[in-house]
Amino acid sequence: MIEARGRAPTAESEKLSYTLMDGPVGTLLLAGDDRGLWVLSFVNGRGPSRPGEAWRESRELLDEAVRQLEAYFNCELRTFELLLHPVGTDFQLSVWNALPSIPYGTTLSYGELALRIGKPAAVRAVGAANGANPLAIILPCHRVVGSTGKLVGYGGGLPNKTRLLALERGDLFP
Amino acid sequence: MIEARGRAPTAESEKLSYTLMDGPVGTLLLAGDDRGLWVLSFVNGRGPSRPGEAWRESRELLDEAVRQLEAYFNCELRTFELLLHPVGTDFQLSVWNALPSIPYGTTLSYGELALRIGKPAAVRAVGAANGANPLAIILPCHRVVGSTGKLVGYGGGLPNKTRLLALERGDLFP
DNA sequence: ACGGTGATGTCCGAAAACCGCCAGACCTTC
DNA sequence: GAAGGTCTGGCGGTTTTCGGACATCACCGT
Repeated sequence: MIEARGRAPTAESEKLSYTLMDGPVGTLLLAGDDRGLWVLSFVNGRGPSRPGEAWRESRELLDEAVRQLEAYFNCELRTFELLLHPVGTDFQLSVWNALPSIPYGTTLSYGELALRIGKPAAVRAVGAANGANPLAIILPCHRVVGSTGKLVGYGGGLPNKTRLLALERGDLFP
Repeated sequence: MIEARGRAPTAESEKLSYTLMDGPVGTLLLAGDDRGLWVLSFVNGRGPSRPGEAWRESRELLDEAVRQLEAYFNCELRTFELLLHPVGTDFQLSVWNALPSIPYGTTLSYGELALRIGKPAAVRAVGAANGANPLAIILPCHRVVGSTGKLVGYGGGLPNKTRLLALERGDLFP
């Protein structure tokens, strides 16, 4: 007798630890394992707002991430030092890879970002990859804005994008 | 810096032990781990004819399978007793699951097999699932023939299907 | 006897739709 | 005029959809 078994495992069906944390931009969902942080998303946003089926609650491996996020929200930390494990296509990884090179407190347009990864014409694709960013805040997709400087979109909601940029500009947090 | 990493891991990219064995139907490729036997395919057939990237040669876990196959080819064994680990969809598993119920030396039509798994209309699908059988010989898909009794197709080549059925009928092996 | 037809699950390729864009052209409005 | 709106077409990667092809078979018409 042969028992049925799982199909091709997807990223979201991995066995990860997860935890929730409240902060000035609402509740955040963190998930990861010893390979690094896989997910950081807004519970009220577009990303995965619920833990995967095979995840189990545990802050064990996520303590350091939580600590650094709190420091970030307190304006005491500008650059994250964490083991990361985002899952995506080669193109998406190349985009996400370029995000940390945007300095704290500054912004870049989607077009400039496209240029920076060597695909000047792939502007819309860069936008889409930004939207698929699995590690909000830590991979600072909120620093990417329209070519006119207008905030165009954000998985965690535009108000949160505004808050994050205000925080980084040193404006008093509302 | 984020390194690219593999996409959704497929069954064939697991870390398995594999070995090759020669027999009266050509060279066979066996692969498995402590969960059971994953692959038994004809090297000159349609299935995976080359070991996967992450496989390593080792007969350690496959000894018993090799032994039973040799006994089968010598007409000394009619029913395999092995830990099996075929990977497939629910439908495919239900088909493969039904194969061992076809007695040694007999045949069944695709239609009857479809009936037996409770999907009388899924006749062509049963054929396709048969073609995807990852454990040739052990899951005896060679005992499934057309409704007219004609041998219709076989991953290891029709001549081998003929040989296996002749072997089971007790005919002298050519 | 022979040929067409419809049903089924899976895979695979092609095609289309979808976007967190942007420049340029063309309007307003002060 | 200049800043600031709106429309348009084209861009590239990803996702979704769709249509065949299959290890078939019974049925129905010629």
